[in-house]
Amino acid sequence: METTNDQQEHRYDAYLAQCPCRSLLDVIANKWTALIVGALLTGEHRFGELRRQIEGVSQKVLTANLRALERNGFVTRRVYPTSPPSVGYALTDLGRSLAPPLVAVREWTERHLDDVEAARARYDTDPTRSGPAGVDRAAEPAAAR
Amino acid sequence: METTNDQQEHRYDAYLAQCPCRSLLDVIANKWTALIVGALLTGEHRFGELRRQIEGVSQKVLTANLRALERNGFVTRRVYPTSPPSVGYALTDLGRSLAPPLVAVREWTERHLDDVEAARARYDTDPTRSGPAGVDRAAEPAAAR
DNA sequence: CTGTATCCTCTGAGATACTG
DNA sequence: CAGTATCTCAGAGGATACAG
Repeated sequence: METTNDQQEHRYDAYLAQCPCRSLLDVIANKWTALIVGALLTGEHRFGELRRQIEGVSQKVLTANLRALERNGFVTRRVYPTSPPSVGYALTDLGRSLAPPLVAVREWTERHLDDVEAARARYDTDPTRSGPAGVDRAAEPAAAR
Repeated sequence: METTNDQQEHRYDAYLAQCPCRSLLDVIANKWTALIVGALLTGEHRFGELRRQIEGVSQKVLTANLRALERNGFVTRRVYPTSPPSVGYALTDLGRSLAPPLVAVREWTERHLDDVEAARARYDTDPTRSGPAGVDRAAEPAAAR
């Protein structure tokens, strides 16, 4: 099925509603995906290690996301028949190729948080605006969600 | 320059549950954010243009995401007092700095969709697995809505 | 044309409890 | 330890109608 086409990168277009890469983008452009893939960059990790490293993630969410990453071919899941059963997760080649963009997004967040918070303060202080701003995933801290 | 041993880019850490950049990551690691910011890379666009370019986005979702982007300082919103009122959205400097990582993620998706679909087929065909795989945002197409 | 306001549905995600 | 199974809730997101 492989077409030896040089223009391979433009066979799909995420701006088209019916393009299957639209749903894939939804999987990848995800907070947990970015954190998990970034964590696995240092090598294979066990479930508990990931759970501890990615603070605040519930085991259910971590399991579900790891399963999805496994299904999409980003991570491998190895079960070791040790006395207390242990499971190791590691990036595949595909997952490793996905990591740099995701890490870049995460690092951008860490680096520009101050700028964003300043912008938010400016926006929220502006008297011409009153009501909340629609999709405000981070409007008010209001405790850890 | 800085004599502090703290590296500025590591003042925040998305792996800490209470770090405010965690919620910011949730805003940025988002399908619509990636598409909108990517679309605005070519310059200022009107609301309708974005709505048309980003196929399948409802006006409510587009409005909400643009508002959030505006609040976080990524885009500007200019209202032109034309006969039929028109509004132009454009990236700020901050938004422009965010664009490359997001575009990289989107392009990765378009480029590696074949690999991912092959992995999914492999996973779903594997007889040792039966049930669905947790967070399967793209398990079955089930018709494009 | 560019929104705003409802209604409604779906699901991501937390909390908790239980199993191999 | 590494899950799976429920229950529950908040919020993203679609459809529709209406307004400046």
